[in-house]
Amino acid sequence: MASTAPRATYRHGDLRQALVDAGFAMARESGPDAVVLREATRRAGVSPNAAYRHFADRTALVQAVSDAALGAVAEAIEEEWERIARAGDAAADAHAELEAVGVGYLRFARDEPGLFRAAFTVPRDLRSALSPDKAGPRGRTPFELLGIALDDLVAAGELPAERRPGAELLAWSAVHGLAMLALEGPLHDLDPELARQTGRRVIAMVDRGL
Amino acid sequence: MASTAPRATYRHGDLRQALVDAGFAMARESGPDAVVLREATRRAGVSPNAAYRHFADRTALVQAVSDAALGAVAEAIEEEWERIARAGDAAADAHAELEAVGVGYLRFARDEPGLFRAAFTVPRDLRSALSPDKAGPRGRTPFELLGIALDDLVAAGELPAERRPGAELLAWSAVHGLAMLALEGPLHDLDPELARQTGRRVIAMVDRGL
DNA sequence: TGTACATCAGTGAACGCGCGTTCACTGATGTAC
DNA sequence: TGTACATCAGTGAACGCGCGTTCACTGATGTAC
Repeated sequence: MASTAPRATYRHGDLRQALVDAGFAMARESGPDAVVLREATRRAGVSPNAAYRHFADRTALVQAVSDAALGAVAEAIEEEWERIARAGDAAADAHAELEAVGVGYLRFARDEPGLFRAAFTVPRDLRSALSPDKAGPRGRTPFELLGIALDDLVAAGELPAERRPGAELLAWSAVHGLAMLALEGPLHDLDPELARQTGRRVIAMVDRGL
Repeated sequence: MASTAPRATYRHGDLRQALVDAGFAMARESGPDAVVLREATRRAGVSPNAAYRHFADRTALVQAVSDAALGAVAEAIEEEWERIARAGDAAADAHAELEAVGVGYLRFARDEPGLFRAAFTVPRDLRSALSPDKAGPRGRTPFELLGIALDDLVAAGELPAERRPGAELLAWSAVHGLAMLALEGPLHDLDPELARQTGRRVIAMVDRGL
């Protein structure tokens, strides 16, 4: 039925993806504001207006780049998650899960500041942040992994069930705040080792304070 | 000795301040990126290049606006601080102080998102963020007030002394993260009442988790 | 199989835009004698 | 007190810049008969 299915490619091959890739590379270097539509078409070897076959305007391209960046965040967190040395102790494992999510998040913010800002600094609603197409290779969204960690804490008796609802936002805020302060805010020249240590302490604070 | 002191004004009166005021107004509406040098000179009734008598370039103007915005944050927090109903119980008072700092910070972020971003989104080092000229009318910096609250918690036996160093960064991160997520991030369409409630919970988490 | 036709991804040229910044200058004010 | 001079805050005109976006188009490909 290839004849009835929408064609995936035409002349260029897959210009849409090429433009997103180019925008992704630009965002990676300098954040979402550095995504320049004309430059993306240049990198794709195409005339400037060709972009308008695939995106209504520049902001639509930036949105697509932001989505891709969010996928990269998911990947970083999943990576950390898979690395957990599970001890068979439900409580310890749940704490390790929460920590892995926080560590992965902060690691990504440090290693890929441009993409981090592309992911979280471009306006989007919560629903879109949670939609499954932003998941990592294992198909789980950062928000979902955080939710699983919190559920496991409750199941292990480490977190009172009545505090569970909305706990994602609390944990997310703490870690996100450190990332932003250290990225473009007043802590941007914080000593790297101190920053890493502060990251651990923020995660510990969340773990204790939830 | 007015003759030897540096003149405060010349033709315009105080063009530097007028430009900062104009930039402040622009940042208030749409954040630091909306600070346009030419527009500032227009609002001051002066030719575009006149700005270069007072600022090396646009980023210097934006820095000055950011400083002013930081002062406005300080003012909002001091306001909340003065409102504390002190019970005479050292422990309760210290907790109330910490809460006041958090509430003031989040209130400012909600009420003045443009200025909030101008204050915290423009790169600056920590030292400059703490310098006394960014203080509120009572002469205290937000960071100082936060430090006092934490000191009082230690004095009241509510916070182990060994956890005191660097605790500012932990508290700051949590509250800042919520502000950023709700401002321009994935939570920007969070229900206002839910946002307020989440603010209270974040502050409570910090209080417990430190 | 061959031919006429419709589709639509990409072209080429041009637009207005407002910006930040530089140049050589002017002319009111303050100061020295 | 009067006059010559130095200062320097603000002027007026112009720059190059690269952007996002629109217009009327072309011509390779897929499809119908």
